[in-house]
Amino acid sequence: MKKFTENVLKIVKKIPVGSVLTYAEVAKEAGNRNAARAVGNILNKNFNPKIPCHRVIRSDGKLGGYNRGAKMKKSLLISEGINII
DNA sequence: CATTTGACGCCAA
DNA sequence: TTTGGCGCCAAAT
Repeated sequence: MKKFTENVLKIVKKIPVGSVLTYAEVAKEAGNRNAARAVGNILNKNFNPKIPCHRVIRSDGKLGGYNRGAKMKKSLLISEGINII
């Protein structure tokens, strides 16, 4: 019952369409400022169809990864009108 | 239980 | 500015 993990999933699930959050932001909101890495790990191993994990990107402006493929993630972001740096 | 892995982030050179 | 290295955390093996 890791609060952090639960929070991460909940936060990502609450991301509105057309919006994106960075792993660092999610981690910070979840309660751990330096757990950006853990956030990615959680999403990767605990993929849920209800969670738009493709809306979580890196702080560098890069997309990061995606369990369904980086291309898929990129396509999804573009489809939602998110401009990629 | 200890070690390794992994969708990251920041600092120093 | 770009690259390399280190730190950080949670889950899997």
